[in-house]
Amino acid sequence: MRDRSIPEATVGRLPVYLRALVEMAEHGTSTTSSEGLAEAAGVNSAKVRKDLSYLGSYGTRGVGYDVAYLIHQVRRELGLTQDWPVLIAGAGNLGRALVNYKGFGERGFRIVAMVDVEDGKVGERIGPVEIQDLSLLDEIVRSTEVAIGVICTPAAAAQEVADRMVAAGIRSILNFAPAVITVPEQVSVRKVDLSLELQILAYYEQRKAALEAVKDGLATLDLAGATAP
Amino acid sequence: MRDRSIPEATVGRLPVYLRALVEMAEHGTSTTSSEGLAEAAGVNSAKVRKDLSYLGSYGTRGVGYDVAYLIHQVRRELGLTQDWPVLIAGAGNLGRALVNYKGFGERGFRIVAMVDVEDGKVGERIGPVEIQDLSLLDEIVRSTEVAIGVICTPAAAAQEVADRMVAAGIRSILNFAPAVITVPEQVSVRKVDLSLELQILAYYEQRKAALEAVKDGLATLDLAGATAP
DNA sequence: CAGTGTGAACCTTTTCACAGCA
DNA sequence: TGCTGTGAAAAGGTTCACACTG
Repeated sequence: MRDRSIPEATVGRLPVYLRALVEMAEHGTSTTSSEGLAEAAGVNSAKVRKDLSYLGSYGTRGVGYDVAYLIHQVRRELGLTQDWPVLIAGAGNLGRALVNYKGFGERGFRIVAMVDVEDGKVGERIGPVEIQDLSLLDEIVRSTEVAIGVICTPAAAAQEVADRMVAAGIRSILNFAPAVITVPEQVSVRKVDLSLELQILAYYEQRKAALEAVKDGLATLDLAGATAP
Repeated sequence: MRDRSIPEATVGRLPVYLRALVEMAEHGTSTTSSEGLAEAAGVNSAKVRKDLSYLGSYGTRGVGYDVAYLIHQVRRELGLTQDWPVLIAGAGNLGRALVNYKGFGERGFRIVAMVDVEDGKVGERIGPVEIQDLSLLDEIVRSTEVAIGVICTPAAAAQEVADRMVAAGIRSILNFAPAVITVPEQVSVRKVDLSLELQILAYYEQRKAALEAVKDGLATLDLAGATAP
């Protein structure tokens, strides 16, 4: 435990642990075991122990973990002891939903600005933020010290918006547009693709249906019907 | 290439390839190489070739892949040659945004129903669907043959809604609620957690900031400030 | 001869299993 | 005694590199 860099897979689970821990704290639980946390987070206990061991030795053998202390450590590690100003590009349905999403504010992500290109939208106020013109992005980023940009534009506009964000100095981008965006390597990008998730579900759903057909004797074993020569 | 089951990691990338291929087809490109597809999908070419090899040998050595044919094969493999009726539970901002999201319909996901518990919402019409009472879920699933359920409720309601979905026979769930839901193992669940993604970005953003501070000589090398005894 | 398909090497992640400590 | 922390083994995923073929 002396390498400061935590495996990606672990970083991806820390927010899940954090949520589970916060919930425990709210219910008055002050101590938990790797087993208990595992259950609450939907993983197994070995994973929890290994993941937490990357942060340090914050547990007590024979007892477990102090919930409040662990919350603090996970928060610190994730960089959630500070607020992060966020800018949203694209004021469509999704962009609007995100502005109103309570979960962001609760976790220290403050949406400080929203930009769009449509004249009809610019000037409109959504909750506490006013939609501004995309051309002001650079200036907004500088004056509000935005660290994270969220892209909620149509796919066709995503790359241009990303380029502008990068030019303005943003180094972390969350991309909801169904498009691959290319950025310099020092910029982090994460993508959330709504229909991609449905497509993955469709794959497994189809597979289950096919499997049942076989069990019921309604079909032979050539599952998806592929027929290579 | 004789095992019908495709690695999870590959299944997760097939929709990305599909989108890239469809875009190519729309631009009139009829053939592509693993290199070309890799660039469009934001991965490397070895991965593309290996992934596609799980579907079969659909390329031509020295030439590449026929775009139209490959689209067909990927669609078939993902189960997108049929339509999938989808039900959304929770008519908040996100649920409403999803109903109006064009990307679903384009890919064969038809939102056939929407349910909520709030009296004020039930009866309201959002686009083509009317919000119905949650208690009707069972009946709706049977009559419309919904295969995929999407949870857009607050975290506190997620498990109950998931239970109802499972009881009604749904075997694929996409969960947007920031909560871990537990289901029988034959049910597939995928989750999309909006603030989780931001938290992951915050981690890397913080890391970059810390790294720069060190480079600029503003701090010593103890990156995140952890101080184990 | 360009570009696929694929074994083999490599790296990451998960799981096991148990020594070690409160 | 009970539960953490962690090496070691196993599984899964990625990349390399090249034989093979249209």
